[in-house]
Amino acid sequence: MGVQREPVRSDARRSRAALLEAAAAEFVTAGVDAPVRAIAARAGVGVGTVYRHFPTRPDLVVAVYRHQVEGCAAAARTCLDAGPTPFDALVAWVGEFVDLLVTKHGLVAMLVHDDGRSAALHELFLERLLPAGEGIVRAAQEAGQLPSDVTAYEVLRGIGNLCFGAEADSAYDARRAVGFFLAGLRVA
Amino acid sequence: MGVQREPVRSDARRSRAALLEAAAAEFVTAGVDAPVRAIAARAGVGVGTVYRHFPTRPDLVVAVYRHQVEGCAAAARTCLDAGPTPFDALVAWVGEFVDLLVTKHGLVAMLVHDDGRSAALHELFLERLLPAGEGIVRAAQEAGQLPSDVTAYEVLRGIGNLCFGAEADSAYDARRAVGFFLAGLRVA
Amino acid sequence: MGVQREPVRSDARRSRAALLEAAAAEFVTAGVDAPVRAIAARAGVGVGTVYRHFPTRPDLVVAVYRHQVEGCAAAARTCLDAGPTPFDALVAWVGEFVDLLVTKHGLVAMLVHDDGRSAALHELFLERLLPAGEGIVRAAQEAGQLPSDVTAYEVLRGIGNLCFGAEADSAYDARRAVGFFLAGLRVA
Amino acid sequence: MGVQREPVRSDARRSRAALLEAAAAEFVTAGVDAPVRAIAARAGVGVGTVYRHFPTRPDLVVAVYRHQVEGCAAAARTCLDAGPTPFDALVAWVGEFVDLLVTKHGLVAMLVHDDGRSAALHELFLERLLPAGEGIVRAAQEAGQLPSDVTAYEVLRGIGNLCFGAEADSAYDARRAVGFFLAGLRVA
DNA sequence: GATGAATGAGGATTCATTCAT
DNA sequence: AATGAATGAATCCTCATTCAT
Repeated sequence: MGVQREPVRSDARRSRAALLEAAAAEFVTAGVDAPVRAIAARAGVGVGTVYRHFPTRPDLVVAVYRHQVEGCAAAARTCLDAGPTPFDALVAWVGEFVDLLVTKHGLVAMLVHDDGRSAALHELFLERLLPAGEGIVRAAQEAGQLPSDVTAYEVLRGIGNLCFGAEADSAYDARRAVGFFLAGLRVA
Repeated sequence: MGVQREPVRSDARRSRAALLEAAAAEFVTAGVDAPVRAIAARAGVGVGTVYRHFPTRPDLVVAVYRHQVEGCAAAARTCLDAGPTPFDALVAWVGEFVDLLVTKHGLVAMLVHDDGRSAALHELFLERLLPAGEGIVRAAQEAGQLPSDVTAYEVLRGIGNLCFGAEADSAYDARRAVGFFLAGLRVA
Repeated sequence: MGVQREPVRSDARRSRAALLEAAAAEFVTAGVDAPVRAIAARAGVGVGTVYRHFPTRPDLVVAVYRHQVEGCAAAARTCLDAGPTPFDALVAWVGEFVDLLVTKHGLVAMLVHDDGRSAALHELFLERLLPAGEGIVRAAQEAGQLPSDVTAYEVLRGIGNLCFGAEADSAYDARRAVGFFLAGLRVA
Repeated sequence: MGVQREPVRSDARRSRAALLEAAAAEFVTAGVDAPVRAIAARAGVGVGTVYRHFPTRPDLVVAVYRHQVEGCAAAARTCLDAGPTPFDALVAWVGEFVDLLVTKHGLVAMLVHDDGRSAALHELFLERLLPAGEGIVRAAQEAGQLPSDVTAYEVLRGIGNLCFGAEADSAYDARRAVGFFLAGLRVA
């Protein structure tokens, strides 16, 4: 429950950092279901250490991505302040959101909650990114730039979906697709 | 390679039909990665029979969905003839395409070719649906209703992506999202 | 549920026989909790084969010992017919029972039902040996050679307990101990 | 080897006491094979502390039960003095012995020396309880109440065996069984 | 002395795939 | 052609024990 605490002992801190880095790398290669052994080996620790730090796989996945997710959520404020209009802010922030999703392979799984494994990730999404998106979406709606019945959830979900498998396919440009999607959402 | 032939012996024909039905049912329940054993059991045959008819999993997946895919591809012609404008035809045909994707759990894997397993499915997509989509997209471009630099591939891919995990999430309406996407694509 | 069926295919029959023998041998050496791997290796089969034939460990344990247990249960009739008095029959049959327990290392677990693992063994005991014992005990009670309030269960349980770890300890003679126990039970 | 000394530093004394209490509690719940971690956690100390105080598990088990064992051994003298006859003393003392075994889950392992883990416990038995039993048995033999060839070891071992798993099984009364055993030992 | 992080051996179990029957 | 037994790699997870802090 709540944010993972930074360990106090130096060896534990080192292990944890190595694990996060190794897991992030493995996730890119093999997805969030990468074998625990592979992660441990890459981090140069034993499997037991993985389990000590992250008792369940979702714990690890969440920890790996929390930083980036927090950063993205924080950017929403900046975008709102900077953009000439709320819709511009939305476009700018969605750019960050898309960057997050296409570079961090596996993060998109966060959005679809179909299997039980991604539940924790989904929760992270709901708790952090959704509120950020809601702020911008609401502003755009109040400015009359988005339909009033559109929810932040469906906007972010749609964008997230458009990012699936974007890296692997050079014939598909997720950012361009998201551009169309946003254009279709815009009022007037 | 190429279309699976219908077996000549009656018992083989029966096995094949039972397998297709069983696989379709299992795919709905457990996804396209459903254990071979489960499929064989549901079909009332041995696992060896599964491998005889469908040497690889994609062979089975393709066989299961080929019929519907063919039907969807054929609908393109009808839509083009019926729709007042090519864009209307596109909208109508995309409706069929979306129906196919959201009801046949696992068919979306057809679009992403990331892991080796979906190669055959992806091929099916490239061979059947893409040409169908290209016809409509080209027509819409010639009518000035779609940007000239848009490819049928990216359109179908985007739409396909928007359908991921749609069934499982009542807060997300894939058809609505696809509507925004198409609206964003429309010229004028 | 019920008796394990003999497989029809020759390779399966061979595997099953090899497994039963190997398991029996391993049980002697390492107890009924012997690693599945060790049993498989000794039988010259893969671990998967163990699981195919005996999905759970108790299934294997029961199968290993069922034969001997059946034999012992059957001996009750013979003893009753042979013995001059019911108590003599009891003594004779208990001799067989003790032989079974001290030679088949791990079979004593049959009596205690503390952990879930021995449930199946305990059931085997209740279904086969207990009825056999009850026949003799009842006869002895009717002949006035045993207290009327004694149950076959407590008699067999006591005897079984006395057999714990008998092999390993040369300073302790289970048969002698059982002799004292029976002597203490005898009336007059 | 030999008796564990009481530590001098106050914190060490506190740790040791907490560990003994925690271990006793865990042993009741989970048996003498309770995870070291669980014991340490209950005592509110680190696992390292467990190993410092009790290098091996038997060391801990012995320490936990030494008190009760000493008490039981001491009772032999009292019983001998009190009982009308040596056999009465034996019966009385065995009552204490049985109480010890059935209430202290896992202490029965003291009697069987099959695996290496219980070596220390077995030694405790040989050093403390066996001499106590020998005193009474010898007295009973001299009074002609026990066969002269019976050893205290086999008497205590038999009784100990009869106590296995007594708590868990309401259909089996260890004390009653021990009563039969003693009755069978009695001469005349 | 105390701590608890790290280790890694050990054991269980599943399932895709091959191949004897 | 059909069967399903056999295989064993792959993966998970636990826990006793050591050792750096």
